[in-house]
Formats: sequence, C-alpha cells, structure tokens
Amino acid sequence: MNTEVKQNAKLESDQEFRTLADRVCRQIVTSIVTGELLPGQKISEPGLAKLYGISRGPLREAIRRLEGWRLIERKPHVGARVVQLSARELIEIYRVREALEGMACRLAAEHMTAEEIASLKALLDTHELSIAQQEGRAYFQKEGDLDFHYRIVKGSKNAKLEELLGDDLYHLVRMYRYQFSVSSSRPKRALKEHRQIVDAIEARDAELAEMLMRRHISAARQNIEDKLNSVTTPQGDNNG
Amino acid sequence: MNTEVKQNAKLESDQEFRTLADRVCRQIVTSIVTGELLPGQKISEPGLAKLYGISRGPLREAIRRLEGWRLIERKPHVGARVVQLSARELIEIYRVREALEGMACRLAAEHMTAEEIASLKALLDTHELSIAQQEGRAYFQKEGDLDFHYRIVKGSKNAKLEELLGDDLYHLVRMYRYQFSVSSSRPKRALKEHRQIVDAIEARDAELAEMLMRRHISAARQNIEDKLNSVTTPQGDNNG
DNA sequence: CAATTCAATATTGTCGACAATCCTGAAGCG
DNA sequence: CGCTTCAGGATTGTCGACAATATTGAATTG
Repeated sequence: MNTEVKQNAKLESDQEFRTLADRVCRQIVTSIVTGELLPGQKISEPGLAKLYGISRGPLREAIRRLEGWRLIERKPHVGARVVQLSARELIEIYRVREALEGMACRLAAEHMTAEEIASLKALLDTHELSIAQQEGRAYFQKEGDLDFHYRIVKGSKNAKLEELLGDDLYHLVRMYRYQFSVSSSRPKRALKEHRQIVDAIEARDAELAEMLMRRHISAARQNIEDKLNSVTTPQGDNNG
Repeated sequence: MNTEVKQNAKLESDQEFRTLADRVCRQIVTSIVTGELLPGQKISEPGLAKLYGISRGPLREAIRRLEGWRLIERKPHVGARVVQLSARELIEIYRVREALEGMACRLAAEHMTAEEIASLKALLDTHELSIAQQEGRAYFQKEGDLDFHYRIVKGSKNAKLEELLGDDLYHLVRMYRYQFSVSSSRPKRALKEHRQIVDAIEARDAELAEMLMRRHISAARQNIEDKLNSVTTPQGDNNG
C-alpha cells in the first residue's frame, strides 16, 4: 500500500536528473519502451503522480517534454496517451531512417576514427558469435542491432543527427519492436550487410557506405511491409 | 479589476490552442523566430509570466515542450535559454536537411498530385516575378524559399518527415536567417534549381528529384560555409 | 589590493487547492 | 425501444505559496 519508488533516486544525481520532472521523464520513457505503458494507453495524471510519489506539476512538465519528443500525444482537456504507431507511420519512420542513417553512414565514413571502426568490427564479431550460438533465433539482436546503428550515428560526429535519431526515432523503433517482437528474422543476412557497411567505412568510401546503409534499412522496411501485408490480408491462413 | 485576456480565445478555439500553455508555446516560438528573444538569451520565468499575464505553471509546460523541440535549452536550477547555434551546428542542420529533404523530394515525385505540382509551378512563377521586380535583392525570398521547400515536404505525404522538418528544423533555420540576414544571395540560380526539381517531380523521376534536391541544399550549405570561413578567417581585411 | 567566504536575494522546483472542462450514466421524452 | 438531456463525478487546467538551489555583492583576511 506504500510507495517505494525512490530506489535509484541518487545513482545519477549529478547529471541532469536532479529535478523530479527529468527523472520521471526518463522513467516514463523506459515504461513506454519496455511495454509497461502500452501504445494508445491513457496516461492518468493522478494515477501516475501517485505511482511515482510526486505532485502533478513535475509530471505534467515531463509529459510536455515527451510530447515534444512525440512519444506522447495530448488532447486539450481530454488527456495524454502513449503514441500508437499505425502500420503507415512505422513505414514512414523507416523512410526517415533510410535518409538520416544513410547520411550518418556517409559522414561516419569520413569522420570515424580507426579505433571506433575497430571497436565496431569487434561488436560484429560478438554478434556473429551470438547468432551462431542461438542458431538464428537472434533474440538479443533487438538491442544489438540498434547498438550497431547508433554507433555509426555517433561516428558521424553530427550532434543533430544524433539527437533526431536517438531521441525521436529509436525510442519509437524500440517500442515497436518490443510490442510486435519483430526481430530482423534474417540475422545472418543482416550481419552480412553490417559487415559490408563497416568495410565501406573502413575504406573511407562515403558514397558506397551511404548506399549500403540505405539498402540495408530499405530491406528492413520491405520486410516489415511484407509482414504487415500478410497480416492485414490473410489470404490463405495465419500461422501456417 | 476583471481579467480580459480572452480576446482571441475563441478565434482558433477548435484547434489546439485552447490551453494557455499551447498558446504561450506558440507565442514563444514566434518571439524566437522573429528575434524578439535573441539566441542565448535567458528566459526569465517570472518575467515572461508577467509579460504574458499568466502563471508560471503553464509557462513552464510550454518551456518543457520547446525543450523537446530543441528551441530552448535548460539547466536544472539555473534556467532556460534560447538555443544558440554555432557555425558547426548550422552546418549540421544543413546536412540533416540534405538527407531529409532529399528523401522528401523522392517521395514527392511519387505521391504529389497533379494539382499540387501545378500549384508549385505557380509559386515559382510568383518568385520569378518578385525577383525580376527586386532585381536580385530578393528580400521576400527568405520565407518564399522555405515555402517552396515545405510544399515539397508536404507533397511527400510522409507525416514523420513533416514533423521533423517543420517542428525541429525549419524554426531553427528561420531563426538563423533572421539573425544573420542570410538570404540565398543567389536567387536566380536558386530559382533555376527549384524549377529543375519541379520538372523532375513532374516527370515522376524520383531518383533525379532526390539528387537535385540534395545538390540544391548542399550548395546552400557550401555557400554558408564559405561565408562563415571568410568571416572567421579575415585574411586580407574587413569591409574592403 | 586580490582572493575567499558567506549571507542576502532572486530564481527555480515543488506542492496542494480551486476552477473549467469533459465523460458517464440515468432519467425523461418521442 | 431508442434518442436526447442533464446532473454527478472525475480529470485536466491554472494559480499562488512555500522550499531548495544558485547567483550576487559585500565584508573579511592574507
């Protein structure tokens, strides 16, 4: 009956989590990404405020920022809800990713350091091992894949790209993956493409790096489109 | 003794301006874009609250959302400031625009209706007229240029692209242009490029449309880079 | 006279209460 | 029986006050 939610209240205090709104903002993001807050679910201000043990003021500020990040939608005098991605919107996000990460990859080929490239290769070795062990199940792949992509984004040395992808898009992609359990379903092929991309970056071939990344994401989009179509148009049978 | 702040409370009531935070949010954006609030300027909560005649609560919510849109930066217990774009960040934004608007142009070539294309051509006719009249001064060009670009973004029929460019980037570009009075300085050439782009869209040549748009924005970025370099490295002399 | 300490002040962060609006469900009417 | 109307309750929007923190300027000391 009592609230005990201040476990990690002091762990990261010297960063910018010193205000309740910031901390709660982070917590809500986690809740959304991990599925504690389902897409489309209503966000009750009194409810969440009591859950987190804070007043409605900071909570509303957190909601407002999440609104700016487009993880939450709000209607005046009605309430806030977790965003619900339609199939169309998910496809749209992948088109944006294709453009943004293609550019990121081009810039990464120009600006990544040799150490970063080496580290990236090591990461892919880890992935390969994991795939071999799990024989294609590739469960960890979910986070591992985004890890790869995020490293390239960071390698672009473009803070704006990092903001846009990190704050606005990857959260949504994570949310969606968690919700639909959409792992790449083709981990071996994806890994191969990842290696090609790193090779292009290492060769400092910006043009090729961008093209490969765009193809890679475009293929993922196509994959999702096919799946969605086979669901929304279950001609033969489901789960066949 | 009575409050009379509900002058335009009903003008746009059916949109989402019905709450004070939303309205003030819009007002602050305008103030930032038009230069009433200078980049880097501190945002005093008591000051702005009194100026707008509201309490600090809704104002803080508006600030939080603007923080999500990255028009305002905030440090805990210190205060909020209007973002200040460094030269580097401005260049970064143009790289993002190149990627995003390139994709938008590709999609526009596929999805724009004949009416939209015709309207776009008419807009360029207007621009041409205006340029001829003003003989290259092209003062209006500032907004007219963004108008052209935004129409293409809308023509992509991709809501995510529209959000990202409209909320996150164009405000910053406007702010910067207002601040530095950077008009394209090559209106005739820009207009020519605009016409090429529309031609490609009309021909439904998505590939070409994307390439032309990317070149167009890349040239603008190069133009800015040159100007910035000639300022930060005044080898010979300033002002002749 | 410069650097440091510290108290006064102003600003930010948080809270609880009140007002405005919306949602629910039951009563009344055609 | 179905539709409209209209209270009751609940939720959101707004406000003023208090607590916590940072900035300041002056006094003190080497």
